[in-house]
Amino acid sequence: MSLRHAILGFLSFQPCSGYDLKRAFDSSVQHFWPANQSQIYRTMAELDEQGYVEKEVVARKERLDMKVYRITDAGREELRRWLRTPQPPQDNREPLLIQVYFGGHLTDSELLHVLKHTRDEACERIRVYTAIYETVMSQPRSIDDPRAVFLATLTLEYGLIGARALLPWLDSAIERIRAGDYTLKSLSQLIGAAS
Amino acid sequence: MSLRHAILGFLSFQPCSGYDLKRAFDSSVQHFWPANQSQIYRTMAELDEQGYVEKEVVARKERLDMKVYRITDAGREELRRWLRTPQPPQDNREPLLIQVYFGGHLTDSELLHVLKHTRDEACERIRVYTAIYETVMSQPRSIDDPRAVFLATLTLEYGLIGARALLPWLDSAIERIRAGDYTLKSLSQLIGAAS
DNA sequence: CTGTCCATGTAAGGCGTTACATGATTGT
DNA sequence: ACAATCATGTAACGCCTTACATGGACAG
Repeated sequence: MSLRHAILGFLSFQPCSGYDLKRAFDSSVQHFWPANQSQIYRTMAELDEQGYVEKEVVARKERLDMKVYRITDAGREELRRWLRTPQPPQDNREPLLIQVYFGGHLTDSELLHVLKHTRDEACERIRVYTAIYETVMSQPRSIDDPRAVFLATLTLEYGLIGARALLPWLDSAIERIRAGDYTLKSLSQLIGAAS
Repeated sequence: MSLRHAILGFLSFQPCSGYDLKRAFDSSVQHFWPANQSQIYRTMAELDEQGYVEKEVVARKERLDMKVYRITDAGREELRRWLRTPQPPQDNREPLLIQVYFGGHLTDSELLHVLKHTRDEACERIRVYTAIYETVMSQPRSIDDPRAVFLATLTLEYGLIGARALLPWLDSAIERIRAGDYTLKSLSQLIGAAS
């Protein structure tokens, strides 16, 4: 149930409409918690019912009404409670690993095709994250709380490191399949290759 | 829709009952594709309707009937088709990163508590994966196809490398929060720390 | 006699996705 | 004239989880 709390998080910065929130998600946490518009509107209605947010309808002449949501004291408390509670590790499903696990049914070239495709995607992600990282670092940032900026940047670092960790694994797998070398690596070799 | 194909994958090794499949999942791919029993029974019924598997009811005197599913030629074809198709990258949601991103609301010690908890879990996962890896390596394995064994082991390597990649990130985050050092790392520092 | 293993399922709910629907304003 | 931006939602479906229900055999 992190979506509720991500929404409360954004509202803790400033009151937002559903539309504003959607943009906030897309421009910041979408890499580790994508949210779509229907979901946001539904969840905000729930948060409203539960008293974690307040709705204010802003009538705008000649336009549709806009609903601005504001976090309540109860909402702030709930947010803080959740933020400091370690979350149970959630299993991330990896279709690629299913493909590798049952890859005995594929030829070398079919397998290599899948692995190379994954490698290209990892490189692309690294490129994107690197570009964002450079943009963040080149900004002045005199107004903002440096601790909050640091924490936001940590999530970017996570994405970068995660994508980079994939490469040695992919490269070693590709190499070994190409060479037809199906011997298992010793643990020390594995760790050496990973670091 | 990888569950369907994981099931077809197991059935490509040998015919199974729903119960057998559940155990197969739990003892092999559960790290990257957990499946629960209800889901398995429902999906097998679908695969049966679609002609990818065949059902054989085995009557057992004095016991409940057992339904053994066998993959069909159409099922094998569908499995191979899917296995060689690169899957769209699916976004893995990370509650921890939501907690870090909005961690400005927490005190240092609250944040550190969450991060240390995550670190403990990562260490535990490394221990578990390492133990499995050692077991696999110490087994004789004369009968099995070495290529298939190699591929299955690759998925273990993935888990190990992934969990290990977390540690430097966590350690550096913990260190910096402790030191109150909110300066952003340069890209070269980041990459140096990750490798 | 209690629990675990074998073996089957149903029911309900939660979270997420995709598609559809409306409607004014602003930019190309 | 057409698309994009601003702004709201509904409907339906898909996948996964949790809990419930049944029932014999066998071990401690």
